[in-house]
Amino acid sequence: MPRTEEAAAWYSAVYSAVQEVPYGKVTSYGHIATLLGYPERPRQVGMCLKYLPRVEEQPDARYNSASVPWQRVINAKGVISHRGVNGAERQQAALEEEGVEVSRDAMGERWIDFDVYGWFPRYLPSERAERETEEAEDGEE
DNA sequence: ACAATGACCGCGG
DNA sequence: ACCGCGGCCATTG
Repeated sequence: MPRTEEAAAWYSAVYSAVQEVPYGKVTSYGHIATLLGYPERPRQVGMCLKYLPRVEEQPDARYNSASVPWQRVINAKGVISHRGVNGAERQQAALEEEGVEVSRDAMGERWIDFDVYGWFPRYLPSERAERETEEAEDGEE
């Protein structure tokens, strides 16, 4: 459990943001951090997920491995980060369960082919404005 | 109390 | 294209 109020608030913010990643879609730690207004904290996003309680241990917790789709968060390179024993392997299984295709590269890394802004339909206000402008321009041509 | 350690990332060289 | 480095901060040793 987080020690300070601030930390607790951060954990909740991260968990609730991750809950918005749609089924079958994938996003990155950095994108979650950016959405929350702290683009320099992707690492802390990973930390929150690391400490996400498992549903077996805390079935009634607001945030646990069943209510928060932790498996939909990967790193900015598009690769499932390794951790612990079989961590990446379990994440791959969870993703494949929902139809996400996971490949292996020459180094054995588990990567997912995703389009940086195609996977998660939520943007920072500034990004949203840019996209809408671009789309409007495309429409005029 | 202090130092090391991460489910990370973008920028330079 | 491939490191290395600094920023980040709760947790752990």
